[in-house]
Amino acid sequence: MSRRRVDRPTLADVSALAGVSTITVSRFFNEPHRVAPDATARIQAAVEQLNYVPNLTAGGLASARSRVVAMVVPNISGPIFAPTLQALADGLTEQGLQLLLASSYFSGEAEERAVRAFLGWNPTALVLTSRFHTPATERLIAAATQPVIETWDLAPGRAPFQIGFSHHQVGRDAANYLTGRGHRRIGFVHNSVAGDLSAQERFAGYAEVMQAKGLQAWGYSPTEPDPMQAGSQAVQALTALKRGRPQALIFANDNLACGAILAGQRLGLRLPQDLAIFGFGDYAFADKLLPSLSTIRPPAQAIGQTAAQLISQLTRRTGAEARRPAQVHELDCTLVTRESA
Amino acid sequence: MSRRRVDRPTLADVSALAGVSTITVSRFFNEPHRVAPDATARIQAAVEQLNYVPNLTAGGLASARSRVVAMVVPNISGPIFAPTLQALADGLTEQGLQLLLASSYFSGEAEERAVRAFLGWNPTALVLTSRFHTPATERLIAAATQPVIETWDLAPGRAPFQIGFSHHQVGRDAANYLTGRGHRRIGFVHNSVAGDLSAQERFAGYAEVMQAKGLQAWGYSPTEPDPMQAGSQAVQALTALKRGRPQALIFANDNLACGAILAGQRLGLRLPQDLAIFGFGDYAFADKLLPSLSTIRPPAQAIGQTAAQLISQLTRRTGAEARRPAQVHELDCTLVTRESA
DNA sequence: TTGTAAGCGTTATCAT
DNA sequence: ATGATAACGCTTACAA
Repeated sequence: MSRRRVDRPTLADVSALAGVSTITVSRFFNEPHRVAPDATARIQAAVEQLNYVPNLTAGGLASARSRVVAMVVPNISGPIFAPTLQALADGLTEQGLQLLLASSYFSGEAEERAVRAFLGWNPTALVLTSRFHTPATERLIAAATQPVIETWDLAPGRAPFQIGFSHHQVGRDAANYLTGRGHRRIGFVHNSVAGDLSAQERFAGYAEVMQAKGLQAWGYSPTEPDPMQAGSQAVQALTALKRGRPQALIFANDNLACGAILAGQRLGLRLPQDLAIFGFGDYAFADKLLPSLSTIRPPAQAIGQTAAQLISQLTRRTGAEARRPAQVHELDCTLVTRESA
Repeated sequence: MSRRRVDRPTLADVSALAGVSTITVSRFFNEPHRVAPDATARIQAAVEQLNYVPNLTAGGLASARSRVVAMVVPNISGPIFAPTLQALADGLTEQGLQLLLASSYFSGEAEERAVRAFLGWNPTALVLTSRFHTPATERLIAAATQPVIETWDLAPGRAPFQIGFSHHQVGRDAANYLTGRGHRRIGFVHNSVAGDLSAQERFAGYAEVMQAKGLQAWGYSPTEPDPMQAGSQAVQALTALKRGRPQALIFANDNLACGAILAGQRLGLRLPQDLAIFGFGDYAFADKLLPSLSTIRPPAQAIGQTAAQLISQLTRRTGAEARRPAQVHELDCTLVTRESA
């Protein structure tokens, strides 16, 4: 006597109709090659007739692993992580995996809540977007039996898998590019949002190159909270300088750089002759500004793709093919030269 | 003797440590008010000591409903659906629900696969982003026991819940705005991507207003496949007209309008004096263009919020409070007036 | 307020 | 290649 099952057909219904046992139907879905052709045909017919959909909850419980990958991103709708998400989701779909998603808004507590909930699903893998976690989160992922993948920021020393790029190198590339164009007085405009640790790494890379070339490295920190306003503020303040007026500015991100370009238009500056402007991120508007924005594009999509591939390797580690996948995947950024620098 | 459970603690472990039965621990999580204070305290201690995370797979199987909401969007990374996703995810998080996500790329088959897989999770609700489905998908959602919510496009006749806005009204608003600014020769530039049915509804709304005012409605269909190129093409072709040169153009979306503005710059047109440009979508770059783009902003975020609220109502339909929620939620768009029109 | 017993629908194990 | 059986970890139903 059934208790509360909804009217959806079960494996038992299919097996009865097909004249086989339930386990054979289960194999039909999970190891089709192990089912005889005639049984396959009968099962297929039964599945279609009943419009059967396997109960993944039950399967997940019985097999102790679910067909989902859980990911925590700081935000879904920003220009940064969306391509990663998209690529990951698409790569997972090909493998018959689903994506479980939560956003943390850069809050360690929110991330912890999400990770805790996600672990309850026994995910195939857990993908995070940072290497900075609360102590409780660290404990959770250390105790997790499923692979944990940290993305974007690289931290080679850590236990989880790493997929990302070097922010330090981004800073170096920007500085090398601008010095290569003949600029000497090059400044760095920080994000007004404190705690953007990756931006500080970019600054360090920039500073290293400047120093190596005997040039002075310096940073300007806007006070305006809004990024566009902050970029605008930086341009106004720095072009008003009597001495040491910069020839080029590297901005912590494209939002700041965009504010700078709009301010430049308003001030009647000729960009890049009067001031070269360089960003980071290659947001969607970068090629639509006037002048269009030179910037560095992080491998957002590649990160998602690589994560999907890694998960694929990790899941089908069968027999001889169980080559241990790389622990750290460093991907390259792209320097995009446009009009502003 | 355990079979293959991983080493994660179970309800039984917690209950043993707390000196209560498993069902009491279950109630501690699901109906805390029904557990006595001293038992609560002991359970809480045990949970923390063991770092217990409830197995949602098992819970989902036992209760025949999981704590996830599944959503299918055409794409995750575009400027359109991301805010909806974000708002939905945030609203669900507050309710202790997780978001399961797939993208369909506007393909009915992909949507069908996603819906099929999702139903296997017994989701609390299923959120779709269109009202056009394959016949098989229609059958699946008709047979589904969980609420199905269709978003963005409104289709009042249909069975599922509807949350969206009227594209027809968007077309009307755009036309009314431009005629109100004194324009008479107003054209509509179509999307070069065929099958954008909602854009055709916007056109119909525009045409209706034009007709009512005794003005001529007409559409231009670019051949360039890339939206930005298509917008550019439209401006070039239409400003070259000897007679009937338009005073204003309504574009099927902001990408087209953006291409138009960039073309206008290149052609040396004074915008909006020589040509007023109006878009749809209010993409992130709309206020960064020169001139900034006047457009209509769809209630993307509100759609996600409303969906989360609706799901909340649907889940806690307990006793007297079981007010039947509205079947159709029509939300308002915002007309954003900037420089281009 | 708490507990006992019986499943939920699937898959792992072992056997044939 | 196929099947019988026993879990998987939790919640519903019912009882106390």
